[in-house]
Amino acid sequence: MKNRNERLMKIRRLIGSMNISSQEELLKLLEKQGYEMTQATLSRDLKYLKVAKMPDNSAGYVYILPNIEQAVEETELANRGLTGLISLDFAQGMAILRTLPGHASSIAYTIDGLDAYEIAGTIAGDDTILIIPRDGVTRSDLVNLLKIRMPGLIQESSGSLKN
Amino acid sequence: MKNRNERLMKIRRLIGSMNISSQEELLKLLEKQGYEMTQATLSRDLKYLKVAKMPDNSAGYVYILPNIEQAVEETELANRGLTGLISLDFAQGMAILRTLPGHASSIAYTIDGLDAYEIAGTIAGDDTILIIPRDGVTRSDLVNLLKIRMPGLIQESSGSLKN
DNA sequence: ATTGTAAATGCAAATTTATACATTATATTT
DNA sequence: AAATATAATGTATAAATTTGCATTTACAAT
Repeated sequence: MKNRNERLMKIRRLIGSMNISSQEELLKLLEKQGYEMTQATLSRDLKYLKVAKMPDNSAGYVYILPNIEQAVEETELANRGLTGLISLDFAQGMAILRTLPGHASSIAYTIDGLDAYEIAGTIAGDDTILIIPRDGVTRSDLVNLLKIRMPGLIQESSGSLKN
Repeated sequence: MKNRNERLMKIRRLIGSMNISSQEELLKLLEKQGYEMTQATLSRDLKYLKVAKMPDNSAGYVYILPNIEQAVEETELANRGLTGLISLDFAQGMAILRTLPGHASSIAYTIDGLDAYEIAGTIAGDDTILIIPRDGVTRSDLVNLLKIRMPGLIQESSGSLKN
């Protein structure tokens, strides 16, 4: 359609420039600008534009334009692949594993099952596992162990810092 | 309410870790985790958490957590969920918080909500929270962080505190 | 011009989400 | 403890949004 792109741009501008909280409301604005359409089409337009609806203190709910937040969220999600493991960090000489909600204890159980000397013990919360290495076991010892015994699980490590 | 904070935390984590595209779907996940509630309450929770629903290529629509507005919400977070804190101690380079029975997870949730670099992770039991600082973060770094970000939590930088 | 094809749209129904109101639980004050 | 105020929740319903299907429009290829 000839007008579609123009309409999509108009929708973006409207959403970007004011607080709009329902499709009906937006529809009326568009009508005033000379665009005739139904709410169903608007729903599809918003989907196409990836416009999100978000709770807002003042207005109840407002439409917001997509931005980097979304990309961040999605890549973050994409990284969470296997068996519920999300990330691996090291701090205080220990390893901290983040998992999907509820997955911590089962993964910790698997790790316990390795029966590795290097690991003195594990503690699992709901989505976090703490691995406590034996005294004298270094971080790289632990990484090596996990690399060998649980291939594919290691992708990331923490940065160091002083504050 | 007793379970509310914990539930909010669970909701946040579920949304952050997987693609959820309707409240019904989320509701079922929560039920599996032992939370009984109606869709109406969930709708209110999502509004409170400022969770947005956004079109997504793969899943149709997905809920996403607020990011930038979080700064605003952080203060909000910091101002709630602090009741029940009993003491703060340091050992083995880590902080150990004692709370009233059952309060650990909600307070840990608040701390997680700070999303502070200094904190590598937390693990909450029933009445104990372990805060694992990142390497290089000193005890006073941690105390300062908590003083600034969670005013009212810390009265004195040593040993226990009153509440 | 006619035919074929894909995109765009409307309509109506289904689905999903929000909320008014009543009730219950929790906290605060006296 | 009792009374009062606040906050949280469920129920039922309204409001808002999405979608299957049919129809129309735009456009390309005969």
